Amino acid sequence: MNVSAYIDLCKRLHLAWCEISCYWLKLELLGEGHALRADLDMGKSGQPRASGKRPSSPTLEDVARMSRVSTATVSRCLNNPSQVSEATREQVLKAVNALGYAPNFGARALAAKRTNTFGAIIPTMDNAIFARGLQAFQEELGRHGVTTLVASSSYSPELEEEQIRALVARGADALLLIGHDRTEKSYAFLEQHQIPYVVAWTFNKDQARPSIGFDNRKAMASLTEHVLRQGHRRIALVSAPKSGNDRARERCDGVHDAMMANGLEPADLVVIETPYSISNGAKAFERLMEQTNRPTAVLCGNDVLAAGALTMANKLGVDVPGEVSITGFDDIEIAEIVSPALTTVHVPHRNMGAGAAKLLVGMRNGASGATRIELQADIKLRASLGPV
Amino acid sequence: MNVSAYIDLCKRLHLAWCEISCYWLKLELLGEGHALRADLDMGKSGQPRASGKRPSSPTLEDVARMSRVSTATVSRCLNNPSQVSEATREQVLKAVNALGYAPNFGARALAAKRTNTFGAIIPTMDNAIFARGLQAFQEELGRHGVTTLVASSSYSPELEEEQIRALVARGADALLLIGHDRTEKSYAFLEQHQIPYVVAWTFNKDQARPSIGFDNRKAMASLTEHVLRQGHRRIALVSAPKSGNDRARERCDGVHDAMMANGLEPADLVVIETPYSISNGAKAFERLMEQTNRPTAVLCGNDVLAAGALTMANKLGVDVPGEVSITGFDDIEIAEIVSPALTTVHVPHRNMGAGAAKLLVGMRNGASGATRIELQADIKLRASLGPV
DNA sequence: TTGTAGGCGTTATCAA
DNA sequence: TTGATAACGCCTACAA
Repeated sequence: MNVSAYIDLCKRLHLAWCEISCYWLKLELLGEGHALRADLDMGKSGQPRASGKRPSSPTLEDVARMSRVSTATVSRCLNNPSQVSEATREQVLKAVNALGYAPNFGARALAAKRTNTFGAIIPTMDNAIFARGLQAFQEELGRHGVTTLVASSSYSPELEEEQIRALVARGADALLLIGHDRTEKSYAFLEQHQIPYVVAWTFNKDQARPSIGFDNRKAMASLTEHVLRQGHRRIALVSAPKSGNDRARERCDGVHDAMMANGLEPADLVVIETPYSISNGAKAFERLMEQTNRPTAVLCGNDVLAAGALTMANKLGVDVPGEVSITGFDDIEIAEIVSPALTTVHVPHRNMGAGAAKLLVGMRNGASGATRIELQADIKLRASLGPV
Repeated sequence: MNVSAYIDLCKRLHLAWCEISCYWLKLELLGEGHALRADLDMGKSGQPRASGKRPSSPTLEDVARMSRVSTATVSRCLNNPSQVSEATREQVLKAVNALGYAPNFGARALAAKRTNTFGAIIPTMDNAIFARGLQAFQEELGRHGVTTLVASSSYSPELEEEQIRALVARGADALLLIGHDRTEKSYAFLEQHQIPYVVAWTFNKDQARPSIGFDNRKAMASLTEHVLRQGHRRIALVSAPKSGNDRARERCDGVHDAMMANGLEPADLVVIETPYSISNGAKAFERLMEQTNRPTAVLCGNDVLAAGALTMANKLGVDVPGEVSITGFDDIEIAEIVSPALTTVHVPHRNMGAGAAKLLVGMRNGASGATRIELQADIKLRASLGPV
């Protein structure tokens, strides 16, 4: 007889299913045969569950009753096994297994005020920009027995604010956030609830918050230097929308920096803002090619846009890098498989993710939150960039 | 004076911070000036919080006290606003805002036995295979006020079993699962806890479970037909590991089907099993090219493997499709941006995701779980497949 | 329309 | 080493 059969039987008898099944399973475990005894132990929860909507999961109490110990002992078995005698522990674990018991997370969080769950809010899951970093983040947290909850904000500060509330309400002990741009309310909320957080994917010496990342502006300036060194003078930038995205702004500033340093007029830079996606990158490139004074180099805010641009170039028969050079940013896998391969900025995805995890774990354990870590991003020169 | 200053003050006074700040903010709200009054309403929870580790978040009770109503009324305000008078509601919402109150999810779940959270366990987040489908799933659920929790199992049934337990413990009301392959215990657990679930990304008429997907075997057979029709006879398959992955097995069977239908010997099919990744695809292709009797067509279990194969072909100077044809499966974005573009199977990602969401919502609301939906997957012929 | 009170499943603090 | 028992924050009959 299997568990679902128990449940059925119990329903028919109008009994709490766990009452019966516990008892019955106990008989089996003890090798006392399979007869359903009449003298069921009808304790205080022996009555049919009040709401009785669906047979609810077994609880600590069920396990306790089945193993003839108190709920406290069962709880200890699961959380501090060392405090329980060998024999009892064995009993209890047997019951746990037999019942398929899984602790109720909500109740646990309520009582323990700690969930061992951290949250991560990334702007998008659509493309792979954050995938590798997030993966590293999760892995590192896993090593510390911490679960990761992920949400995405679609690059909207308002939506992110909601997500923050949602994750905190769900008991997130700490949060990973991307970039510094968010609503005042978001920061106030975090402060008020005393939730440790770290800002990743960017390092900005002017921001005092705990953070780990690289200097987007410097990196983009450095890439632009390479481009200018190839003789390009008419350059364009396809950027993500800059509102609510400090990384995008900084990258744009980086281009300006390099232009000024080389005696070019930043105002001459053609900038197209469009959300990160392959098709948007393609469209933007197409528009640029329709101009009378075509740029000879198109810098893209990330690899996804660049891949789109490259595809469009192929479609239009524009030779890359012969006629136009194209660069990306991020160095995700796609950068190497398009042809020609993308010149791009290699971002330390995994280090940022893992580093952020370590920072947060430290903060949760009481470390001061003043840490700011700058990582390096370096240029990957590949075939998509050539001389003018 | 801001919130954190309140907190500081309260700490110094050894008071529950919320007590003070509630009162103070209330004064502000009422326009009664900023003086801290001495006659603070020190009700039953007026004493400093026992543990006092960190100033905990405001609770329903705090809001209730601040707006001078009962907790029940506040709760109703948030959940069934219609049952509360306009005036009271306004009062309460003001307090909620002032306090930055966010309901404690655990407590809510505990009391309401319903979380409005569904879980999704996908094999991997590493590549984009499931991204679009998942996105649609989330969007559809969002429309029903349901939050999505995502976990990934790394294609391991054992890990998936853990994830299932974790999500259920976290209060997932229903689950989205990929494929039919999982441990007996997983199914038993779902049954025991009466968690509605739907199996997606595959449709198999022999499986009675609620499911939505397409026939992987038929789709792959159809693709193979196209390949054979181009005159290919020496073909190879680069597949994901088949253990624990029914989709991979079915795709392989599909190739066999088409071969038999065309008088070829399935045993002659060279199969390389390797986890989905670009680099693995590249390695597999390299191995195939080292054979004495090179295949003229390399079918790949998905687009990621195919993209890797294609990259390696370019690197090796193997002309595609001149010397070797390559095909993928899934039709994710990458398929169109590689060159030559991939011939592949277009999978109804978004329909599967949205459909699964609708099914689950229905099941949670009491619909019978017997539904099985078959969607169509169709072949996208692109440049990577040519005549032999 | 509002308030009172019991209970949800755990953990943690005391005693025993 | 164990067992009572009081929180934990919220929802929801049931009463008023």
